[in-house]
Amino acid sequence: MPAQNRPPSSGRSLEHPDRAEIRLEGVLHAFSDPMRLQIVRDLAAVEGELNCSVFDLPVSKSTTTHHFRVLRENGVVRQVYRGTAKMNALRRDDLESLFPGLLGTVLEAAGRQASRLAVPS
Amino acid sequence: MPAQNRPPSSGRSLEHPDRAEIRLEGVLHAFSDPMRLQIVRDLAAVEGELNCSVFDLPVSKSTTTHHFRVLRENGVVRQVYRGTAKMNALRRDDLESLFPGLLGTVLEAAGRQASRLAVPS
DNA sequence: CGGTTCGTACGATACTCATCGTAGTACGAG
DNA sequence: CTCGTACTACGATGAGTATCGTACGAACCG
Repeated sequence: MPAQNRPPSSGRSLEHPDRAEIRLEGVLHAFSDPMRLQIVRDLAAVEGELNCSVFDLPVSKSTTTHHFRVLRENGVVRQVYRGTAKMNALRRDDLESLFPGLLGTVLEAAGRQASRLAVPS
Repeated sequence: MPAQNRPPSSGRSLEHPDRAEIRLEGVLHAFSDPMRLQIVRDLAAVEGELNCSVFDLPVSKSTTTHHFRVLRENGVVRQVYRGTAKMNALRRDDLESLFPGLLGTVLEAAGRQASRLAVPS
């Protein structure tokens, strides 16, 4: 039985805020941690969803779980179990509809700052 | 001696980060508190600078001072003493140069959310 | 079944932060 | 010089959070 024909989530379910429950302050707070901003940038760099474990963060597994939960509870990412893996995807549509352009400008700002700091010059 | 002929700041000086020292995470963190977001919105609504005391925040004066300091230390506002008053102005140029469009999208997002929450419909 | 991998839950710790009240300083007006 | 206004500094407090290690659970592979 091919994996892609099974139900996407095999049991465990995660709490996600509705679109209407997402708060700007919460989203900004989620973005304001370097670790989480990095996660969001990585997630934005690909189109689909990413396994939790592809992120190479300089913190322990527990801490990584914590940061993903903050992102989820503030409506930034959607998480779903797929076998033993937990897939993560940005909630692009919800964010764009609530706060047009915000994700884009933040990502661009993060990119600019990364370039700026990378070149001591 | 007319007040407007004296130097703008009469002695006390405040610490401000250079443009190059402003960090995106810090700016986002400064924005992520409802009280501070309100201050930024009020400040953006006028062109010039605003006295601290025109803000009618539902917190004590000590707390207000604290929030203004966070905004200043993260490079969001420029503060200067003018007599007994402390004037506040957004650092529009610095923010725009570092993170183009960010201030605008955040302000628009805040406006949208305010309208959305005001109408329970 | 047993083992492996991936992620969670829980408890602990140390740090940050939003808030307050009180006391103090700087400035301008009288 | 004295008073009032505007804001700060300091200390306290309660809540949140970033971090960890260890122990557990759920799914897959033999």
